[in-house]
Amino acid sequence: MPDTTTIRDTVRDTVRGAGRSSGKGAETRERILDAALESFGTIGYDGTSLDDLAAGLGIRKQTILYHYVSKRGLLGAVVDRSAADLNVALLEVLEGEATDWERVEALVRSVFRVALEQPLLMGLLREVSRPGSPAAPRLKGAMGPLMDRAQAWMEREMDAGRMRRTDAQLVLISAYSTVVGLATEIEVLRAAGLEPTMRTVATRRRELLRFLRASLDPQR
Amino acid sequence: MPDTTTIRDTVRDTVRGAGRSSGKGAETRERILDAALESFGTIGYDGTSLDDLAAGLGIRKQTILYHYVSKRGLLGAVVDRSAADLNVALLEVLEGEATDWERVEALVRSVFRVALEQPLLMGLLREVSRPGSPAAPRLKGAMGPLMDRAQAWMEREMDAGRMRRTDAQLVLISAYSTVVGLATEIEVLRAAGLEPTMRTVATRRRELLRFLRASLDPQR
DNA sequence: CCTTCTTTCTACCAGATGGTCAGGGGACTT
DNA sequence: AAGTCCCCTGACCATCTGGTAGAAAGAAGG
Repeated sequence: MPDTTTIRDTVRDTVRGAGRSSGKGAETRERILDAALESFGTIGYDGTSLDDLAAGLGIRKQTILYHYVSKRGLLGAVVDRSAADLNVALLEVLEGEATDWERVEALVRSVFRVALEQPLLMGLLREVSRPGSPAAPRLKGAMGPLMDRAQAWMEREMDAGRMRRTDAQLVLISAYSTVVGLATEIEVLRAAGLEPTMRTVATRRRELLRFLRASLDPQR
Repeated sequence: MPDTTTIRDTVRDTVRGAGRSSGKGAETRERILDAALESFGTIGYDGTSLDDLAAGLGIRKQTILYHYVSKRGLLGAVVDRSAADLNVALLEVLEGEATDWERVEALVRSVFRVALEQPLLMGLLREVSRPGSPAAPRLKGAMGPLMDRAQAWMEREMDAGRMRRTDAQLVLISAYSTVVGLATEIEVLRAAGLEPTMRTVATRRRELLRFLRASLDPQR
């Protein structure tokens, strides 16, 4: 599985009927993806059985296997779609007009917005960013290019003196794990019987921004 | 499974031969626990098969089931031992002479020390703090009293005006998820080909302390 | 030598899981 | 009406799973 493989291409490997997006099956495929995201993100990949997944959809397991060739293929498709969602949100910012620190702040806000709107996505990230996860390489393939791009941009900013010189990759990983940690936090909150509020998320975001500012802002 | 059940008691329920700690089996039990902690903490509970676990130890699966009655019993024993490790580290501080903010700082340092020495333990926490995990109630039973104690202490400090008045439980959960997030971060670092250094961990610790200070310190 | 207890193993099982295969029905084309 | 393609399903299967039953091996003690 070469690193140069694009997202679309890998999707085509595991999704029967990619290329045509119309037809009756398209809706089914989406419904399967939704349910799979929910299941993978909560009870995990290993904990998800295709039979249960299908039953929840009023469908037979074979239908799932028809659209996504195997269970791993399904996971791959879920990861790809989720990564694509993130990519859209991030590219919007990256192609915006914000510069320097403003852009960093916009990126963080963008990611947190996605995390709030799709908490399941964070659960999936957590599940999948585990070493030995069947989708770890897949995630790397889907998110890697974006990470590389962000890192390259940061290093350019550093060269231009608009950012403090630090290890860009380290900062990125730190930010990434903070966001993923949100999933844990939200779930722990729920387990403790508290409904997560905007406040807890905002607190985390403020913390992350402070950390980034301390790491990157050239003045202090 | 009543909340008042002590850790020792629940261990006795699931471990054959508790009470005698000598004998040939004691070493085997420990080896099994070590391997199980590693496996649960990395590939997860569902992803762990007793056969593989046993094979890795040069042992038959039935030997595991002899010592720990069931797979869940094994998980319970792992969680209990890990929680006990954490408890020891924390009680040391709680019974120390540090007061007020110093005590908070000492607690954080203590937890991070454990996290560094036993990164697998963090992986287990992450795995187990997932909703629907078979060990979620077990974890709650093992860690809950400590959390309650910490919360009660914080509220006493608040009443005495030595701590700023905030939602103690929320602060605790935030701190907890930060520590657990360390596991994610360390693993992502490894996945990126970087060996986690003291520096990354120290950065996180500093962040957490700053957050706690901002939340709790009465002056500012 | 016999008994008892602990520890480990061989043999086996019922259930669940991911996956294969062949077929059926509907819609659209020719 | 016949062929074709897409979508879905029932029947089936190999494998793996956690778990049970029973026995062998060794140590300890009488």
